[in-house]
Amino acid sequence: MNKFHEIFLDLEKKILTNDYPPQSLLPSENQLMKIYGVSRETIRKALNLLTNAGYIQKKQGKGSFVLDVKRFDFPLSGLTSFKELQANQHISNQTIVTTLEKEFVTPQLSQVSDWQVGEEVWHLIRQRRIDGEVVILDKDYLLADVIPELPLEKAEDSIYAYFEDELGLEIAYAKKEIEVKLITNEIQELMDLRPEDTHVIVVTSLVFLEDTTCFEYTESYHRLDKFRFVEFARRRKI
Amino acid sequence: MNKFHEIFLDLEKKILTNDYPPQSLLPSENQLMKIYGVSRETIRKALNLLTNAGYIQKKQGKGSFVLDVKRFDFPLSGLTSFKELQANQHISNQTIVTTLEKEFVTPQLSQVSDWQVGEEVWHLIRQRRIDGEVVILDKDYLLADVIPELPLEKAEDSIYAYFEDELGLEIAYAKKEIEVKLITNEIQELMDLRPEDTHVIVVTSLVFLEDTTCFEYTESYHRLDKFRFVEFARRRKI
DNA sequence: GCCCATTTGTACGTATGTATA
DNA sequence: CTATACATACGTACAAATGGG
Repeated sequence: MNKFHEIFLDLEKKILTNDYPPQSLLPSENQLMKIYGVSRETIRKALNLLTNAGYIQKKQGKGSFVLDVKRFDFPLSGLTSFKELQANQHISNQTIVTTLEKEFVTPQLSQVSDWQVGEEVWHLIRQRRIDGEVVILDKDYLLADVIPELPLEKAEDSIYAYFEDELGLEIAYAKKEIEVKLITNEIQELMDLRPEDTHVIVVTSLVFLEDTTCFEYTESYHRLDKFRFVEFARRRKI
Repeated sequence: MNKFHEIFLDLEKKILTNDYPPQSLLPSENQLMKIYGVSRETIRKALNLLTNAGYIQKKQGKGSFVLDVKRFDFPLSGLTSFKELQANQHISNQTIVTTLEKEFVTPQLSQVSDWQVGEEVWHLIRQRRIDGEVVILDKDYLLADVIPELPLEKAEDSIYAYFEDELGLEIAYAKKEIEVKLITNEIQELMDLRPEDTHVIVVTSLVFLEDTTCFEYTESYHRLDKFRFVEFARRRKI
């Protein structure tokens, strides 16, 4: 691994274990150079990662303040998937695959995904049970050209771990959209909704590889009372 | 302004005006060095800004691909405020201030904001009319220690422009949370809700300055049918 | 399969500017 | 005013991926 990434992970660990507690200052860039035996640029790259992740706030002439990261415990932002989410939380949960089949791209799907009509895609529907209730429903379409095989046991686990670790895909970025929509019959049947539920949250995602090909289109349906989205955002200077 | 930031703005403009159309490659870093007469590090900093903003995708050995930015037309992410949002859109809209007064921090507010009970804050409530209907309601609390004066005409315009351009505040980052909540009587009275509306989206934000002081706590209420949140997210490597 | 030019990624060194205390 | 700390900028070198011959 890179030096700057290793230093990032080390500093992250020390912040999380309170070796560098909130409100304190990290060692200066000069001191960190000596501590890790690297150049200043390498230190600054590591500090940039910490800054973007919301761990520190730098101030010219003063130093790098450690931010309070405990109040920010649910990082859905930054392309984290459901399975990775669970690892951080302590929720009893279960994934049930209700559909896993190859289909052809329809005109409707082509419009939202930019895939050619007739291309082969995997169609995957998964119920996400949390504490016994289906409160999330994930509908995925995956380009078969990129994902030739999609075994059931992988679909029940994390498809992202399968794509990255076993298929060697490099997932680069995603475009996400959050909206509220009326419940359809299909959703009604597949989710454990309450009588008073008339709407669901829909998180639509297009996910792209490093070569800018879109390989995944997802609609993730969330019951209103179970949805929460937390984001750390830096002010982009205009 | 910085060189790398100016180069970023110039490249951004050229991407938006299709001088560098989607799917094409930017000039190589070496070529850009010659074009702008700067060092490679400066070019790379500008390209990093483009990468983070979702304009390009770099690939080692190949170059920097221009991404299709048109399909991504509503950048609410990254701490953009309502007023800045409007500028990009072509929506008839209006802001009505219904409350603007100094108060003291209550224990409830203290819990969510980390402000001391009894500190002075501005309490600001604004109705956001879009096409004549109040579909967004913003409840702001602003630390009076940081914002000594808050004139009505500034509150009706963009408070962020007032803070940054006139007060010289440096807004650094924010923690945001999106949830769905039941409608309260207060919300019912201040928003133009439909008979079938039982819930609203609540976007809660804590906004921080460069010195890590929290100066703003906001609850933004959105009518379900008018809410949309779009995000560009890069995969953070684990 | 291999070499080679091109392109981006990482890393180091140095110098100067600017903000803070 | 000075020492310290971060910000910007330039230069250099080598590694790694890509694509053409």
